[in-house]
Amino acid sequence: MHHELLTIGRFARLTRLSVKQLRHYDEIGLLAPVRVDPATGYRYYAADQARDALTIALLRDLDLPLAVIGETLASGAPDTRAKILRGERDRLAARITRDQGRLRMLSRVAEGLPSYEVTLEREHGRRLAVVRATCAAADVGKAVGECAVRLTGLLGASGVRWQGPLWGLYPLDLEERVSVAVGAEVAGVAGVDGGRPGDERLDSGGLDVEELAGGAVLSTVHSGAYGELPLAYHALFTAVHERGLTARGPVREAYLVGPGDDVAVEEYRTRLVVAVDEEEEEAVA
Amino acid sequence: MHHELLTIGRFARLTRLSVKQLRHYDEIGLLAPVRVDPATGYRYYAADQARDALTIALLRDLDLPLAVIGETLASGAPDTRAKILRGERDRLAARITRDQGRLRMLSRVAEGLPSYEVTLEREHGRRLAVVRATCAAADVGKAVGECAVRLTGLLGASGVRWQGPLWGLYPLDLEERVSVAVGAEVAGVAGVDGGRPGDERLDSGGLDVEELAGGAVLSTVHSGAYGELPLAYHALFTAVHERGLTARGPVREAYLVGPGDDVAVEEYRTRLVVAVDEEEEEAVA
DNA sequence: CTGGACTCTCCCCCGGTGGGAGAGTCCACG
DNA sequence: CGTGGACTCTCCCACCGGGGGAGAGTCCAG
Repeated sequence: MHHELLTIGRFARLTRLSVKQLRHYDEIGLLAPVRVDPATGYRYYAADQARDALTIALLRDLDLPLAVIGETLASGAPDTRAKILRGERDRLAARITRDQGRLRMLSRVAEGLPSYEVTLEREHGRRLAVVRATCAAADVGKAVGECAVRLTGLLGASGVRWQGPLWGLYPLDLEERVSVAVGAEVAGVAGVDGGRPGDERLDSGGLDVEELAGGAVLSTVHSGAYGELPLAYHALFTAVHERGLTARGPVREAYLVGPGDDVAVEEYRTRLVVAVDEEEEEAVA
Repeated sequence: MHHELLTIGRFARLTRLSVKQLRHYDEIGLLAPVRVDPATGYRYYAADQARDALTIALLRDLDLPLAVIGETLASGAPDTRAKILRGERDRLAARITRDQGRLRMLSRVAEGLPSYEVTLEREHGRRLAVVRATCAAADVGKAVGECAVRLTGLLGASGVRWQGPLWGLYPLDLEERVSVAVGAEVAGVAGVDGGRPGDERLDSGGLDVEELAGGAVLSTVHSGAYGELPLAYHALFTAVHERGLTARGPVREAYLVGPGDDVAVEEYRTRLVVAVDEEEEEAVA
């Protein structure tokens, strides 16, 4: 067993890692040399450590964090290892999905902004029958879709008539957890009229009533996939501040043309509406 | 023009940026408040700065570096801005491509490694007619493809016969710039026999001759896309070090089944070969 | 005038690596 | 047995885009 030990430089060349990297891996306990001269601090590696070093290099190429690489190396069981790697694979897949969304938006921004036309209008009050949900910020799309399905199902089952497009309601301040609502405009709901709006619950269960006050709003229409909605919101809120207004939540989205209409995503049309206060120059309450 | 100024906290809420971010953007000169109280250091923002702040937030969501965002904000010309954004779009697209490759490899690693069988063999010497190219490490695939086309074209035009699969030759030490070569085994080339190998140039131009010495080699066969070749190399070099051998460049790839064979990528088969020295335990020169 | 909310600066932290300073070590050759 | 050059050591700083927190100062409504 008198295998000759390698200095850090030779080991680095063998494994295509930099000396800096090897020292770092030693420091964090990922790959310690078999021997460290106590007098000089020189690190000496054994040839069979090249296996782990090459594995580290491979997994780093796949962009795995060093901590995760350490876990996979430490866990001898292949199924534990596979579980960790599957987790990282899913994480990477999620990042790719996010990046693809970003790419679409970036392309759209690069090729001349769609130049949203934001208009100041007077919106009349609406009474909505809504379904609510709370979800993480990343899952809003999914949650809204499910709410829409539940809403139309409940409305259909209870025989309530509604008019116009479906609406989505979103809080002005996005926290970690987002409370979203999907609603449909109803003229009057049995057992609800005259009650305190916002907390009423229809007989069919799961349906609330939300009263949207009328008044001045800024509004714009977005064409295309929902992933590019931030562009429209950017235009909308830019307009809010440029006109010296103040936004009042919740923000409303009217799904003029959407998934229920059986058209291509590019044909979707969504109207964004935000109520605004015309604050005069005087102090605000 | 007596628009009221906003404290950093109010401005942060308006723009959905954190106070920390706003201070950072001030520090790096990306978004300076219109007024900083010289006595207290308090930052005061104007309402119309929300436009830039929202743009910053939007572009940060798209993962643009702050420096790039600063450039786009500073450059008033729309075409300059579009050029910058197109550059970032391309950068993002390239990252997605890289990540997709990583995802494929990671999936493959997670679902049980293909467990490459690495064998120690004796390879006989070969004389190759080669075409060379130098390229960046990221463009190796493209360069090799072009070399292969040029090689077969030149060989066909000069009537030289070759046998067996095409070979790729790669340096053992990957630098920034990689010098690659693609070759085909020729029994004897007119005007070349007996000459000093390695520097001879065939009449047809662009063709060199490379003499591969025979001897002990480690070799394994990779099935699938070239993007997953690193897995095979990992197995190959792991075996080199585990058996106490030393690799001698250049590394050779034999394209047993490849793009020329008109089959699906999954059917590609590539044999990786690296010459090894059996170094005894004695000192090395 | 006071208390609570707000803001200031300054420092440390994350991940993974590169660069460099200054000092110490190793080894082959003379 | 020197010596010189290559190698290695430890420390510190930098990147990027922030987050967390300490300790001190400020603002404003009641």
